[in-house]
Amino acid sequence: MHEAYDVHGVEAKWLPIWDEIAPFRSGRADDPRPKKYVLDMFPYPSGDLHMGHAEAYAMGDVISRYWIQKGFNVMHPIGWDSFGLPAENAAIKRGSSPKEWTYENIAVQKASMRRYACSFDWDRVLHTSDPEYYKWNQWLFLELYKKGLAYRKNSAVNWCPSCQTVLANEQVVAGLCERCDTAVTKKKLYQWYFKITDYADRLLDDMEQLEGKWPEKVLLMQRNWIGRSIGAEVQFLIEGREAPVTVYTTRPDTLHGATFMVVAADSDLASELAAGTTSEAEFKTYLEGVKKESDIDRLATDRPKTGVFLNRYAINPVNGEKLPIWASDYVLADYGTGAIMAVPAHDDRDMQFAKAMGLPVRTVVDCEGEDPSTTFIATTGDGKMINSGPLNGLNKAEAIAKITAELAEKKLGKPAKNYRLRDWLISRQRFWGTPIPIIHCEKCGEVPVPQEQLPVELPDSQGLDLKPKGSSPLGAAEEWVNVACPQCGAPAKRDADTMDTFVDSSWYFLRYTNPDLSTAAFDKQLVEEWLPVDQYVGGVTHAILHLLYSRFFTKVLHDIGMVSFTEPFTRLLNQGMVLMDGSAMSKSRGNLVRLSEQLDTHGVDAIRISLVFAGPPEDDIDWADVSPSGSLKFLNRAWRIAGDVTSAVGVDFTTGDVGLRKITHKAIADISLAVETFRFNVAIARVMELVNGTRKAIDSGCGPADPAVREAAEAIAIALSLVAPFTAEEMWSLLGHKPAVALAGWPTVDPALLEADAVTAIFQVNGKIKARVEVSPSISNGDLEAMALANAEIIAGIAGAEIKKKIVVAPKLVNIVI
RNA sequence: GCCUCGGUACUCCAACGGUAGAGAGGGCAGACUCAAAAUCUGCACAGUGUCGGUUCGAGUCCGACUCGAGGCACCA
Repeated sequence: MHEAYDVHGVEAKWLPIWDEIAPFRSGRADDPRPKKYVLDMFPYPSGDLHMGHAEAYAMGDVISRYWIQKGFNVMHPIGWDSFGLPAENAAIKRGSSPKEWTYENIAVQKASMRRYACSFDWDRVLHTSDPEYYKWNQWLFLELYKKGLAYRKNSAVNWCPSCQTVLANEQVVAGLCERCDTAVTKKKLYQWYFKITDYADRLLDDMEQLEGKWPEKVLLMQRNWIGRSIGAEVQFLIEGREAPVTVYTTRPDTLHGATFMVVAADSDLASELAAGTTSEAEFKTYLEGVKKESDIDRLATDRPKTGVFLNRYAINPVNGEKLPIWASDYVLADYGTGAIMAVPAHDDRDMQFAKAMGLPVRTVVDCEGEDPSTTFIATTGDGKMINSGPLNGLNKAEAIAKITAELAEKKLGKPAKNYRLRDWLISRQRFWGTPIPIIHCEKCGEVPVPQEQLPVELPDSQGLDLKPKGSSPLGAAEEWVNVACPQCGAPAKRDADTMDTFVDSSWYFLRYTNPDLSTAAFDKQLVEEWLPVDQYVGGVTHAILHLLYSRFFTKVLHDIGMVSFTEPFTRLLNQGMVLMDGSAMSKSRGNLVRLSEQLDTHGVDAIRISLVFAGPPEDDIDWADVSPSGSLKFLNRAWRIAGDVTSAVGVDFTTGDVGLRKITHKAIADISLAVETFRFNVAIARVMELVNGTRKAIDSGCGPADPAVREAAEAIAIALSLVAPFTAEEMWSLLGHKPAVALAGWPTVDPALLEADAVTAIFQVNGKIKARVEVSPSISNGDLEAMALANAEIIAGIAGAEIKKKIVVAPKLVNIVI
């Protein structure tokens, strides 16, 4: 009788041995293997690892371990994204320091990762909260500053009243703070920005390189986020104002249909136009109301349009018509020029506004019978131009071309582009982040901290009040904040804000090539050798923020000659989330599944297999549908096979049972393909088949002594090493090999063994299956057709009718059409 | 409102335009056992969300609808 497979014993046995032989070290200079860089998104250290981490790292590990087996020198590093608000909030709550909390959690997570046995290279670890790391954040900031890509401006920013800090556009989700779900408000503040909009076109156009290599969904989300719109700027003269007002429109063809103009209520232009008119008081009241609106209010659907007539008029440049100017909150101050020409007939929002204010509607595009001026439903499609003077009769594209050219000629307009993307606001009024390396001097203004003074280290949080209060806690660190101006020596103050932690993660993948380098952010030579990342693995939650910022940084670094490539991540795999009973796990929902408990109960390998086998990697997993005990049962079956093998190490496989050998080689080929196409669940199913086939061969086939059984068992061990490292190593050892199975090498497939002895051909009449026949895989079309025509079922199916067509696809099918 | 992705047994999921079922969970029955667990063997359960089209042939391609998930959301 077999003894039971001792899951935890096996774990305890192999971990120290692996520590000793360190199979995943990738940094040896003389390593002859070709390089590959497999990267998992690094975790935030908020407590222990959870099921989501377990899934992500299991997926990344399959890829990493596969390429190692295929003979690559794989760099598979891990680190911690360890600056951020949760540490600060925890510190406030516990009365301790963010640093202490953070590094404690890192230790906990690191221990869990080691237990989980990922193929991480433990020689390459980084923490973004180490001064040795964030020094280079500061260096990068100053590089961007030198290039004019980091700048300060005073403008309305997203403000989270609960976190008491500003937020990037990307951190506002449906009007709520992504961290705490508080309704975000607007606040006018002087803040630091990175000029990502300068790179909008390249961020958009370079996505062509990623086509087919990144999930289509992510590319689409990035495209939408950048939101390039092509249109024209048109100048309108304003009565009683010297300078014209420029509007941006994507539909210059409808210029003759403009019946009014709208300016953003919160724009400077609106206030200026209202000043001194009889509407001024009304406008001011309206503006007060607009300022109080939260994003939530603004986002409410079916919100009635509101606005104030400013008692001013614009002149339509194409026909000289007087257009009333309104101020409204439905026009955004920070998009385009903050002013629009309103064409209610062909824009739904303008139509809503016209209806609410009783403004005229003039149809200028004939859209097949539907007339907006009578239906009061805007039409946005194509059609023949009407009521448009010289444009009449043209279609949309022709009209746009003609009017744009005319406006340009008369210097009344020009083609223009706009982006939904805004500059990246990076200042944060919090403590636990990278200090911004700028000193403010009354005489010299903004003065960059000289490079030799970097890093600007965070002071001890001891004695500082970290509670959110709207300004950085660093401002109160007297000794830290007060310095001499590096330029004139006069008393000056450090910038007390810290950087958005997304700055940290926008370049960390470069640092792994030498995380301990003290003379530069990264070693250019090593980066050229390893980068770009061949395979990036992480959650789709970062589809916009982190990936966009990293792409931006890479392009900036390319432009300053630091890297030769323009895209950081060649391939991207997004794994899904782990749910419980249909919803995200959380303590408050009471559906939290603890990873550590699962590992205790079922063992590391069973949990990893369960997560990988549950479905396609991109799909969410409902843990309620998963059976870790079933996975353990499978591992047991696999393990027993290794114990059953009685042939010696090194036996000649080619003398083994051909039937089993074919199963084995087909399995290896299928598993390779499945892994390379990210169908890990299918890969495991194929291993299961191989285990089942081998079991049968041992029990009722060629028997345990046959060399083919050893070949199969070794293939199982190697295949399992991608996802169940402990079981695989134990099998490998039972089979008489030395560790590590991770470096055993992927078995070579013999193409001759992939040919099946016989295949089932199907005979159809009019696409209906009439018969199935075993045939040779190399049968010719002619022979197969003859067989079919001689087949009794087929003859009966045809029943003497005239044969119109014969489709023959040897060796699979014959279809007779009558 | 706009855009994207997806609906296959009781459940999770496989199927180069060519036999719908690879794999697993769950269920039932049997073997082994004093019994249970483990193990082994066997069985049942769907015709692919709906309608239409293309094709010799459609789960697969196209169109519409429907349901579900996600993204964007007054971006002119």
